[in-house]
Amino acid sequence: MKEGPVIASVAALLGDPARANILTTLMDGRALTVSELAEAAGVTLQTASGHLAKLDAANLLVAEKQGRHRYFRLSGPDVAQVLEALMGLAQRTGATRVRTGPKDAALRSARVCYDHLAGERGVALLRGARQQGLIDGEKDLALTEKGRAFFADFGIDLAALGKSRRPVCRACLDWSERHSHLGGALGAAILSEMIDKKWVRRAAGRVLTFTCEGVEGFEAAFTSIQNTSSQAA
Amino acid sequence: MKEGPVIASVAALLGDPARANILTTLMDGRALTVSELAEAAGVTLQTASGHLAKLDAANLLVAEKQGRHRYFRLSGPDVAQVLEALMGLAQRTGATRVRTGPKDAALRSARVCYDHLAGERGVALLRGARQQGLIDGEKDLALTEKGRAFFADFGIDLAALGKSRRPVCRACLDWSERHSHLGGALGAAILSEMIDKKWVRRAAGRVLTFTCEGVEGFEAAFTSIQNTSSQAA
DNA sequence: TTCATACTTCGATCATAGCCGAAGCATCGA
DNA sequence: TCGATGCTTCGGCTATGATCGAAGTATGAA
Repeated sequence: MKEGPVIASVAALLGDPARANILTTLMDGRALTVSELAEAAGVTLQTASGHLAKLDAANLLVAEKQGRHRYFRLSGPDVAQVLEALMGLAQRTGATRVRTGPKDAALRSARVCYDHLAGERGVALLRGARQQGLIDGEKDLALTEKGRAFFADFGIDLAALGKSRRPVCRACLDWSERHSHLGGALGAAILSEMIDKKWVRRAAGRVLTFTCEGVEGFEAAFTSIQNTSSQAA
Repeated sequence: MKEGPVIASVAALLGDPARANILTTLMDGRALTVSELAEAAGVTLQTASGHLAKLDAANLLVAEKQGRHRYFRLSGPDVAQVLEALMGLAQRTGATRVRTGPKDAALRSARVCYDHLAGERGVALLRGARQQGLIDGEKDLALTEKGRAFFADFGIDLAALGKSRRPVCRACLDWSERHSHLGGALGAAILSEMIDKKWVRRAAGRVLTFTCEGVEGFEAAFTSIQNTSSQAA
């Protein structure tokens, strides 16, 4: 932190792969524990702890102690905004790898974003849920009455979701698509339920593969625009 | 450049003090030689050469050879935008030095952001243009019919702007103010016209100084709320 | 109290990359 | 052709900092 321009110290913090992983993991606004972030970044607990201390000291993150856990989240939307701008720049300047292998295509189609569905399918889910009036709001999402009924039918214990500290609905910006998908406790519960229903399987890494009936069920439930009731009954 | 998120490689480039110095020096949109940038960054020629090669390889800069000189400039306005966003974040999180010198005050008042007006004046311009109904929209800005007439009167060739690939209007977040100012092709054309009109002079670095008539003209044109026509005729 | 979990701190290792001196190209002017 | 200027490349030095094992601290559970 010599006399150089102020941006260098901040940018250097974002420039380490482990820290960048941590920050992008937190981009949906949730608060995660040190261990969860260590796993997400692919480093050991003590390494992550060091990184988090630095990010905290720089006020990019805020910590919240709860029992023996320490939850970290981004200190504000401006942090996420800078990260997003950097992603855009990285894409425009071609820092993204050229060869778009089959794995990348699979990743774009459907993947896990921490614990909920992301990628094309994730974006489609939220768009469909909005069109059917299950979820309301642009940035701050909320379940409608109709949505409560629908997801209860779908097999989700809404009462349990309400009890956790975690927000039920959360808009999470998708890096491959340019729209939001559904995060939060509900997003996690939906993915979990979809796995139980054998609609989708976790493949290597973050990739998710839909089964045949999974595609059918998913499209009937979420991406059908015409009839907005009478599903999943 | 391991498998980490794409932002890390870009951010790491911005994270070195010498490179950050180079980039912020180029933020006014000019093209400078290797030696000039080496001096600005406070490193030797060969060190600067290495940094510039990296920035060039990452497409953050573009090089232009002219005789035995090599001129570098930012590869686009989006680079400047990211740098501004980083400055804002650095300031908000307290990475900025405490002492706010007189030069900083001048910078806050009016400066060049890549090729358009930024600082208090820049924010005032966009705010005024919005209030007068010259420009519409919150995030995605657009010229209104009234705006077209106004800026044509002001001396700007709107047809020429439309021809370039660059967006005509662009909201660009200001790091010193907390509001947007006007970027894009129109923003650049306005600044250029204001310099032609001798409303404003480029001082050292990115600082812009308004002349007396410049202040008058500017306030009459943009920051007057009451009468929304009959300017710049 | 005792153990387990979650996290932090310490210490040592190691790789990366910034830095500059020296030498090598390339272009310009004479 | 020759030297001067602008820039690049090479090689070696050095500092920084990322990493993890091991040990230490705090909280919760039994």
